[in-house]
Amino acid sequence: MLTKSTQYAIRALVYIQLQNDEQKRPGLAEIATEIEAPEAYTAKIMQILTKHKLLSSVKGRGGGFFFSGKEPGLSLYKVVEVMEGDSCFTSCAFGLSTCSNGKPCPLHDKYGPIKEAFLKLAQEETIQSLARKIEEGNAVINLL
Amino acid sequence: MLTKSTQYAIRALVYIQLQNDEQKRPGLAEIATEIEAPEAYTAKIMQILTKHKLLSSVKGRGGGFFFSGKEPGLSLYKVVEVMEGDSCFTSCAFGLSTCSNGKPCPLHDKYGPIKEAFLKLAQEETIQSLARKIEEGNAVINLL
DNA sequence: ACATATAAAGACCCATTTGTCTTTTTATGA
DNA sequence: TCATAAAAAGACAAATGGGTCTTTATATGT
Repeated sequence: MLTKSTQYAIRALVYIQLQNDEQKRPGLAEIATEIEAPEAYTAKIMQILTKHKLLSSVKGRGGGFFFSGKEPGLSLYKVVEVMEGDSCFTSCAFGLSTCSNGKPCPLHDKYGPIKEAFLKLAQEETIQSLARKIEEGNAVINLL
Repeated sequence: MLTKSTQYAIRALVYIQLQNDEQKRPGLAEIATEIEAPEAYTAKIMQILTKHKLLSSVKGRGGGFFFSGKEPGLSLYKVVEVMEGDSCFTSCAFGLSTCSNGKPCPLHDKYGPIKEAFLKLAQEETIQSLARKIEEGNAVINLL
C-alpha cells in the first residue's frame, strides 16, 4: 500500500491539473480542503513536490501551484519515488534482501508478476492521464 | 508492502513447519536466530500468533512451537489478517473510502486486478505450500 | 517433588510517519 | 512603494510500528 503522504500527493497533483486545465492556479488552502487533507501537512507535501521540481509554484498575492507546460506528463512512479522511495516496486514480499531469480524466496515466482504489473501501472499512468479520466467522466475523486 | 512484523511472522511459521516436518519443535531463541529477527520482538509476534490459535506452543522444558496436526493449511491471508489487518487487500490505492465500482477513483480499473491477484495469492498459498517449495529445492529462505 | 527451561505478559523505549504551530521570505496588486 | 497574500522553512507534538527488558507462569525432565 502507498503511504498516506503519497496518496495525498497524488490527489493534490490531480486536483491541480484539473484546475490548471481551467486556467486556474489553486493555492494551498483550497487544495487541502478539496483533497480532505490537513492544511499544514499538505503544505509539507507541496514543499517536497516543488523542491523536487515535480510542479511549480509562485509565492505572494495571486500565487499558487501549477504545472508549467514545460513539464511532460508526470508518472505516478516519479511521485511515489519522491514521496516514499521505490522499495514498494522492488523489495521482496518475504523481506529477504537476497531474494532474486537465482535465490528465490518461496513467494518469488507468484509475487514477482504482481509487482511487475504494479510497476507497469505506475510507469504508464500519469497525473495527466488520471485527470483526463475524471474530465471524461470515467472516474471521480469525491471523498464524501 | 507487508509490514516487517508480518514478514517475520511468515518466515517464523515457515521455519517452524520445516522443523516440524523433521519431528522437531523449535524454541523461541532458535526461531529468532534462524529468521534473523530480534529475539524479544519475535517473542511478541509468536504471542500474537498463538493467541489467535494459528499455531500451538508448550511451555517449560523441551517446549517450543508447533502446528498441531489438527490445524489445516494456514493461508497467508489469515496470517496477514492477524498481523496487520486486511486493508492491503481491500483499500483504494488513492485512499478514497468511497471508491467502488459505482464511484471509481481514477486508478480503480487498473489497480483492481492487481489487488485481486494479490488476494488470490494470499488465499491460495499457505505456510505449508511455501515450506514444501523449500523442501523440494524450488526456493530458499537464506538471509545471508 | 522440584529445579529449571521455556513461553507469556507487561512496562517501557526508540524511530518513523503523520500532523500542528510559528516565523520567514517573496511576489504582486493596489 | 509598500501592505499583504501567499508559499517556504523550521521547530515542535502525537500516533504508530518496531524493539528491549524484566517479571511471571508453567510444563517437564530428573
